[in-house]
Amino acid sequence: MPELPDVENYRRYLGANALHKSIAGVHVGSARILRGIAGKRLADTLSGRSMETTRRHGKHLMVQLDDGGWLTFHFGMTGRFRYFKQMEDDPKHDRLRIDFDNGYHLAFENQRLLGEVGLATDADAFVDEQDMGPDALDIDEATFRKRLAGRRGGVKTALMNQSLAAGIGNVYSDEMLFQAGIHPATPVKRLKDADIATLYRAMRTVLETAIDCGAGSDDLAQRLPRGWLLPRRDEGAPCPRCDGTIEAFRTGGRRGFLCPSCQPKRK
DNA sequence: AGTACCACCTGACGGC
DNA sequence: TGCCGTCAGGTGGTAC
Repeated sequence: MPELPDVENYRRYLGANALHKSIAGVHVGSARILRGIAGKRLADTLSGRSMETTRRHGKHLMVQLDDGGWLTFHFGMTGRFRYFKQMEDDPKHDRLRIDFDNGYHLAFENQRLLGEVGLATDADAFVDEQDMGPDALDIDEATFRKRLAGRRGGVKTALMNQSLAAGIGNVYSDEMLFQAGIHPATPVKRLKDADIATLYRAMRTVLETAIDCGAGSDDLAQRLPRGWLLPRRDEGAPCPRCDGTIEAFRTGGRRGFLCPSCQPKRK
């Protein structure tokens, strides 16, 4: 799940449930997700501390501790948080569990183990190290336009490039291009000024709407407005906006979807 | 600076 | 029921 809208909602979830609470201890369910740190050191660093503020950049979530340090999360292709009290509610793929003095727990779920948890001393420096561009919800249109300029590949690939703008992945790039009526393979250099304006607006609308509709929860598809591709991302599905049929395509090993009549190829 | 392809993992699904 | 190939919303390395 975790593209920008999902991670934003995870950030809010953590913020609403797990801040300002003294940490009693940490349980590492799988050391594989630890990023350059031993489980013992992570536990020592967190024990007795509390989490105070949150910050997100692209698909990365950073949580500042009361000693000023930062705990960093990346979800990979699967994952979310779960705040719970009874250990019987501990999710199956809990890879890192933070236990609070109040008897509650925060689980970092990460089924496929492609996520990462780490420590950082400075959030800005951490963002720089990841080679990320501006957050996709922070970027203004002029900057977006400037960062697209001179790129050689297709527009979907560009949108998913985290160093151009951070936070957009396979699913939401499809959605933005669908709503903008732009074919995913369109070379960036063939986009007209008006196309980029349309795409920029679609990018913002898609991200903001997905957040508002609860991206990261299982019933997102039911809550989205009509006319979204996301619930119809399936080969042969009816296009939510016309009489067309959704087609699948492949680029860079990823499968994407489009409506050939809403998103005609450019000449 | 692009692309394709593989790898990292677990698990769900369809075909047989 | 079970085995097998394929695929999944991310990213990084390699080779071209």
